[in-house]
Amino acid sequence: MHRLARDLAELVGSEVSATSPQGRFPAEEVDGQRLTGVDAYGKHLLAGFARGVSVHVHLGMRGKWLRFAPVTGPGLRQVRLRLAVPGVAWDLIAPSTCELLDAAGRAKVVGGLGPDPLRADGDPDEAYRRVGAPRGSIAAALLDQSRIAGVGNVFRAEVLHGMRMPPTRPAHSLTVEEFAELWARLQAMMRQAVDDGRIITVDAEDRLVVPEAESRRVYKQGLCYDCGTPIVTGTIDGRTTYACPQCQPKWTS
DNA sequence: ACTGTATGACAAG
DNA sequence: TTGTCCTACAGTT
Repeated sequence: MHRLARDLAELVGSEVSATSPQGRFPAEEVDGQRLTGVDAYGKHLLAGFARGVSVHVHLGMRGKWLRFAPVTGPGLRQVRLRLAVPGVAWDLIAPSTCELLDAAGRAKVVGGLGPDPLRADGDPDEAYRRVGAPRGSIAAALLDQSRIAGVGNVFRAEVLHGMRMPPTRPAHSLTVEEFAELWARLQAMMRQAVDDGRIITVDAEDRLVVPEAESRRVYKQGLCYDCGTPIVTGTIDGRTTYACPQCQPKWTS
């Protein structure tokens, strides 16, 4: 989402045409207004317009933005929102959320999120307090957006593997030092992903040509990238976890 | 043509 | 914990 915010920033400062070919978004409310900024907070995108209204987008698991330059035609029927300037169009497809928000609504979205490792204002001490709350596993805590914002199932699996920490490790058992390393690893991993435009955690000569199926060390892998041990999958709070039993041995207090 | 699954989040039970 | 959103794709029939 931070990568998208960066790319969508090419529209900032312009009077943007907004349409909803699909008809499920009141595009006329912002059509023709100047886009003042595009910001990412965790997995949320907020596009601010001149009159103080923001478009709030969450992609969920299926949403995507498609960029057309030059513009080859009107948006397809399933396009929820098209933001366009002469020569460039961005089409939003299948988002889980696309809504108009006033300043209060915007504050509510941002206020409901924990610190974001990719933001300058993301406070690791606050994240440690929230993630280390005395209940549940570190795996569950990492996906809780109100504790730390932006981490999804891929980053969770990959960062815990990098930490040599099993998903079942109690969140409250992490030391300050361990959390500091976790935060630093997340920052590095997520910044790299913003750079790459995708999540690649394996070593690669040419990051452009890494096949999707081989781009991670444990997530959706059969064997551990580091040691070759068969990856073990499980479920925590309804989400699949991936871990290497060799690299991430069971934690014993 | 059909089935199963998914980088997410929420409400209902 | 399950169902839902109701898209996309890989794998199977």
